[in-house]
Amino acid sequence: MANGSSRATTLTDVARLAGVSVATASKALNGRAGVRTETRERVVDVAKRLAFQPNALAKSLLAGRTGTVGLLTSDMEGRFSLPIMMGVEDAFGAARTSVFLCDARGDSIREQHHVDALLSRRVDGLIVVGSRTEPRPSLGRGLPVPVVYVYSPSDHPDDMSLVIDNVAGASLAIQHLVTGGRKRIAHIAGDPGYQATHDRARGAEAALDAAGLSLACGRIHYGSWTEAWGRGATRMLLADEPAVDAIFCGSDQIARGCLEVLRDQGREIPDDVAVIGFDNWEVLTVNARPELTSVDMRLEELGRRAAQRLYEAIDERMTPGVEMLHCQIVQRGSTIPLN
Amino acid sequence: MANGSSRATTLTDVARLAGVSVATASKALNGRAGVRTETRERVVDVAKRLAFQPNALAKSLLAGRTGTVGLLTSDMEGRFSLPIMMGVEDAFGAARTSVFLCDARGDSIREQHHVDALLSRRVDGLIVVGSRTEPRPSLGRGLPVPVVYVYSPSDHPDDMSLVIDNVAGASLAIQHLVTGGRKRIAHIAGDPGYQATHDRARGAEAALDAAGLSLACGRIHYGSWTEAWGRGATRMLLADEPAVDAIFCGSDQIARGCLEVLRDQGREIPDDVAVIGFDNWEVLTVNARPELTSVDMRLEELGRRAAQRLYEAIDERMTPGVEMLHCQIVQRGSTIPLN
DNA sequence: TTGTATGCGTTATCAA
DNA sequence: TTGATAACGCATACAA
Repeated sequence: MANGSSRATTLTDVARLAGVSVATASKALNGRAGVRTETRERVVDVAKRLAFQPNALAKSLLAGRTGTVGLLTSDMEGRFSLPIMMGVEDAFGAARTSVFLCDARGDSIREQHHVDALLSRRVDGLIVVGSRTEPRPSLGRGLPVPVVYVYSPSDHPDDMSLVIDNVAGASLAIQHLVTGGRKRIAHIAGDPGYQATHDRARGAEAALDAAGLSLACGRIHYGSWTEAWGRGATRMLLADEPAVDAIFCGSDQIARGCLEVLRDQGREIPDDVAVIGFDNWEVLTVNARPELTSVDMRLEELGRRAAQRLYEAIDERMTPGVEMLHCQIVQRGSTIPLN
Repeated sequence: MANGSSRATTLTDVARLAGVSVATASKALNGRAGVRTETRERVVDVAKRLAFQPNALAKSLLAGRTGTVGLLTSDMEGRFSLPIMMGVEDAFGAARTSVFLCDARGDSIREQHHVDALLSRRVDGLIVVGSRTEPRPSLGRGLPVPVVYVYSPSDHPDDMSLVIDNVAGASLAIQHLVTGGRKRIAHIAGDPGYQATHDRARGAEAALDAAGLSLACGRIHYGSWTEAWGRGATRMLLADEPAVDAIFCGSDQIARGCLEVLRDQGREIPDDVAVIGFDNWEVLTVNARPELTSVDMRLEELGRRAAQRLYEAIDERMTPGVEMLHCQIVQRGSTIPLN
């Protein structure tokens, strides 16, 4: 019985060996009433001995449900889709629902292929994960299964979308710094070609405003999502406004670059300058010196929520519109309060 | 026709609307001979109009093949499993085969659940991705489908395993440094609890030996897979052997720490000291200052190869044993040759 | 060229 | 308590 050489056992095999009909065997194994205990035990026993696994295809064909969902992503890094997938598995219960993961690699043709393949496999629902916060083209509303858009909302208001509240997340970051006693707070933003960049900038400004503070340096610095930009911007910042005592960075990569230059220039962190990032990407935050405080987007929770929404929609309870999830601060060494 | 509200169209629907029998409709859509052109066109037309997607469940039930594979991982980061999955999708052709991704989270109970679920879904094969190079327990040879173990080999010689040649990869790294004219080469290794650590150390020593060199500092430094360890080890190294002119690090994280301390102590990279990492994890290598040369494990290729092996095995052509893939150097700014 | 009938593996209904 | 049978959606062998 080497791998692949043996046909999978069917209910018929079990029934025959147990000396009953398939109907009885089915009832016995599914715990349905109306089967003698002794018979049930015999059937169960045989099933176990043959390592019988009921054919989910046949079941699904009959039930009209497969217990599978498609997760459509375009994020090669897996930075977003994997935590989200964990959340999905979690919420559904790994045993009951399996996830098809498909990567469209940013190509809409390939995406359509995947959608077709998933639909023909009769997934119960689709989760579409984007890697940018700008709205993405809807898959349309003619699909035979519900769809939840995650991270990137759909551009159609009748779809269900689940997104991160970047504005509030950035406000949280600023509030965290303000609570720590910081007065001269600067913001190094990411790529201005991203909506997330502007949302975070907006959130930062609003929170500063609310705290009666204004931006150190008078303006926000826009650049890219790289450490190199973090380094360059920090140098500029220190030249323009040497008295800066806190920096909110638009991403953890930027923050890493920022930390490096601050250290190079002899600033103590967090005593002289506090630094906070965004994303809470552990390989970056935990390895930083000192460890980097960051805004966590709670992607797993996002995945769990998506699974919930999908589950409800499968049961015909759609909740169209965009739902926002809030972020949370994960505090580490780069922002110990002054006091 | 909102999401989820409409039943999927079946071949029967198409046949009825086209005014033919299901058999004729089937033949027409599958390009089988024996159907009048005019009829075929009518059927195809109707199918298109109804957005008909043949039910893969029914097809599979009949064919005994599902065109799906299960990818079993235990690597939450996705550092390994995602590139491997890309390779798999690639090799199979995204349209023909879909991948169930399951994360066991290092728990063997959960793993068994996933295996059961996948088998009951009648996947055509299983790919088991580990995150360490030590052999892992075999799923056994009684399974009705072929299994390929990737990155972590199975502990049973009759299984098919696909692994990285860490020994040769480390040798490559050393050769790269030697070719660049380096004479006093040190190695900062990772966590001694990992077999990969010792394999890489062995490969490094062999290559040094072959080049007639010996380890700068006389010994290998073992620690952990962190930047902090990279920093600490580099400090020790520079104290013990200030003349070191190249450092091979057991991982990119270690290398990042190493680079940082070298810069802190005023060493020019790569002029004074060349540094090479292992993993080629882009978020780390490309953002480093200077950008980090690293050993790439070609995980996508590993995935493609796994898909191939699986595909062959599904067609009853098993190739048991452990196959090794070689690594390759990706050169960046941290190792420009001296000359 | 077209249609009818059968089977894939399962569950549910109903008759025995 | 058990078993025969009809679905589920499709492809195919065979009859018309």
